Amino acid sequence: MESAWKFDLVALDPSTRARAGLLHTAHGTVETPAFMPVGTAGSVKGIAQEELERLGVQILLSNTYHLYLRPGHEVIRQAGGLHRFMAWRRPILTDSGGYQVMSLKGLGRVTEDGVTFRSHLDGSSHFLSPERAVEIQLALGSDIGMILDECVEYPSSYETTRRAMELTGRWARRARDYYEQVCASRLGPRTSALFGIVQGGIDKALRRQSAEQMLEIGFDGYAVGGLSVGEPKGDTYDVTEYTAELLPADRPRYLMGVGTPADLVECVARGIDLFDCVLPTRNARNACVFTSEGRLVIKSARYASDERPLDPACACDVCQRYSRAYIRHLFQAGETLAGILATRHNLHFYLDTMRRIRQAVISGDFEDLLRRVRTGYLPTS
RNA sequence: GGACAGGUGGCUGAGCGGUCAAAAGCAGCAGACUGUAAAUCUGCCGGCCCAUGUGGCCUACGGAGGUUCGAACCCUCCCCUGUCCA
Repeated sequence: MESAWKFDLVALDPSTRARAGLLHTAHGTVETPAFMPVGTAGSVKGIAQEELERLGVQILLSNTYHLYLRPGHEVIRQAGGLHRFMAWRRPILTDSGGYQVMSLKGLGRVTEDGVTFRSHLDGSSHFLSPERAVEIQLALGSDIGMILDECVEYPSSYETTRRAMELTGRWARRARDYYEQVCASRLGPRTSALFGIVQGGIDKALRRQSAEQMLEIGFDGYAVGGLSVGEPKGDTYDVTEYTAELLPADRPRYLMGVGTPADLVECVARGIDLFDCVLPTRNARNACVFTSEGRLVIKSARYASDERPLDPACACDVCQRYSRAYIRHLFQAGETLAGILATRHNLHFYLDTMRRIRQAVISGDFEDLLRRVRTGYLPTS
């Protein structure tokens, strides 16, 4: 089937599994490895679209569940799709709502058919199935859709993990079949992609089984889900490496929900191409900023008279202009601007870290970068 | 000058005989946050001590006395604040 979708590898690191690539979509090309800021409800909290463009964000993540509930995917379809609705011209990946099955547990019930849940907004009842999740994501017009999966919390029993992994496999088949059917009924080339999600917790045998199922069904790209939900860091890296190795080299690999700046470097080294995480944006609003010297809880009294920028080694416009003392004051005073400035800085830090990682892979310096990160140095401008 | 009402920890403000070092909120301090029900949440928040505890000691509910086994809570006087009347 003809498609705007294409993934090209441009460089492979000789000593690790790191790779650099180009992800072509109907809304433009994404240089990988890439970090996707999280814009759950059609907005990256604390920062506007034009600002994201200026920071060099090439792809955003948004959320099926949240947009379905509000404003409703039909509203967005009628507005011409999510890109036009939110005035974002670059690629968008939408999560399916699988994560909400876990994070909003207690509001939902998982059955073979799908998820019956009550809205966290008004308590109304809804049903999300693998087919429905695809349908909604097509209505949103996302460039990359995710299959509906069941993401289990950590720790979970082997049985729970296995059952969720197997259910995810059956849902993956249904999502894929439905997606194919809808795309075939449409005129013109396919403008979107659909990714499968490997589950299985930290059990390698389950991960292998899940990966094999996904490969057999066949997707445009593959995600590793259900990590960074509380398991030990060593397991996160270990399972990421193990799972990434099972996935085809010519397809993008997306590690869902990860992670810290160090996680990005460590997981690129294990073969990951795409990341998303709420840390830079959520932590920013909670007065935690990422810097080349580590995390700072900037509202702390120790910065009350600190005239240095958040990160003296950072080139972002916040660091060119504002002091730690001022930003700490903004947090103390409850000023809206506090979170806005911290968000801008954190996203710059993440984007810049990613650019440096990619550059290092291309220039052959990635192993050196990895070594420096492991000894406490984080790349900045 | 008179009549009421009231003075509680940095602030607001509960408590009105023991279970009160004193609710709650705010402020302050420290921290957490990994496909966002999050600009949210958690802990600490008089002092000192052994720092193990349903721990010990000290200081504290405007001031001074008193009643009582026991007072932030009851009584007396004083000081101060607010409202109203002259």
